[in-house]
Amino acid sequence: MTVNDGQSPSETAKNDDPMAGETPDHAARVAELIDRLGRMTRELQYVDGLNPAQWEALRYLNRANRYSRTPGGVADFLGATKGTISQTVSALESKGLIARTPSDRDKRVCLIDLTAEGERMIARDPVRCIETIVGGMDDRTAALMVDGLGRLMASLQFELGSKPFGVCAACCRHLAPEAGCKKSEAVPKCGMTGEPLQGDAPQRICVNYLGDAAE
Amino acid sequence: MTVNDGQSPSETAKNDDPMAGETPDHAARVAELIDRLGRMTRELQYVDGLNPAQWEALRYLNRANRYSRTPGGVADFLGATKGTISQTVSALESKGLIARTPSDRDKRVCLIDLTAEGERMIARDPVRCIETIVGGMDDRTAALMVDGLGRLMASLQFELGSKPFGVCAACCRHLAPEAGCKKSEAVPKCGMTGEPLQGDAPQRICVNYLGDAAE
DNA sequence: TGCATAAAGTATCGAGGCGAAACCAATTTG
DNA sequence: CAAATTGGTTTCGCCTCGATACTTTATGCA
Repeated sequence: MTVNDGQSPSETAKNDDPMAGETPDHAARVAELIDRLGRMTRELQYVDGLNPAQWEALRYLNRANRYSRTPGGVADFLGATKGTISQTVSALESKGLIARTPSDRDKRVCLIDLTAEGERMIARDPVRCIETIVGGMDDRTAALMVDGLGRLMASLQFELGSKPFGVCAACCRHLAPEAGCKKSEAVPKCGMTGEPLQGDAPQRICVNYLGDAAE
Repeated sequence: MTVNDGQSPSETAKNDDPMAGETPDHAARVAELIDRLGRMTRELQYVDGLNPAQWEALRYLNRANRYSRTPGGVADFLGATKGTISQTVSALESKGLIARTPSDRDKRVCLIDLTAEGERMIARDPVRCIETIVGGMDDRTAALMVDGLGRLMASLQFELGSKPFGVCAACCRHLAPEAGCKKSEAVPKCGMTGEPLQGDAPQRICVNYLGDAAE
């Protein structure tokens, strides 16, 4: 069957690759899987009249502490520009999923809250299906995945340049004026990336580890 | 690099935390990480004048067997429409990264090959950085990640509906006329998702397990 | 054989996302 | 108190992508 006569250049290219043995090459596999999963996850989120960016913003707003629920917070978190986020937020508002209220502390900022409708929407979050799938796996595997993916994300954030969506940093920065923590002082990295919350002050709670502390 | 080197991420973060007792909920964590990693990976791919879709197409074309390197194959793989892919392919061609040649077997289809330029480009694939990061992890973790992510993807493909980017199926379908394998006969799932190639006929080689078999 | 239908690709159109830049208002800094 | 910063919004234009229509070639059915 001749599938392989006159073979493709990719084959030859692979041969001089030192890692190209029979080994599955987990690293490459993970990279590819991440890539494809990202695509699928993205596609998954075109539902209920929202787009991926809107879902992600909504998700963030649902989990961020009150001082982080601002357009700027979303922008930092999503790594998008303020202008773009302004549109996203407007879209969510016009759909009745969130409500903007001007802050009385700083009249420039506006605080965002999910409406009841928004809560209902987030309850149907399409990425929830990933959760249930993973929930079906044995706990050890899941834990290892959290660990590995977390480290991957931390590295990637670092790689992506000086402004690595600094979620936690941004949150703490926002929280700072009220909580009395200095802007200048170093702030623990995002708990989601696997880094521990070094300062233990609960006031410093940040979106990513908000889940496990009371605000 | 980052500070996260030797430490156990999941547990240490919530020592004095009242809510810490409740399970870390790995599933939710994984879902969130996948989501965010997808976003970052996407962002990562706006480089060298290509966009994510173009990178993914190029990546596919670099790994697909000769019968799968067609616009339709790319469309199936990426889960996009033919029209969209036609544009993507045109873009890649105009950049000199691929070459289209009409098939003499079926004059409707056109075969696609990477040019030397394309090979050079793919060598600088930005998602390669994920590979190197994961390469730095211990092998057991990496293996578990491959396993977990692979299963996740398999489930997700199933979830996404009847036409789950059926990469492998599509490949085999394309390969079929030449290889003499029936369209009707059940085809082993994609090797990338962790499912083994059950029929061992090398003719059935498909993009996703092309890497670990001799073609 | 011939006609109908399906399939591969392409071209065109329009909606929508997103970044850039200009802009406004409020706050901080010197 | 002016100057510089910062949070947010608006406008503009590029670009991606799906939908649709169309062309060409294959296939299937009488």
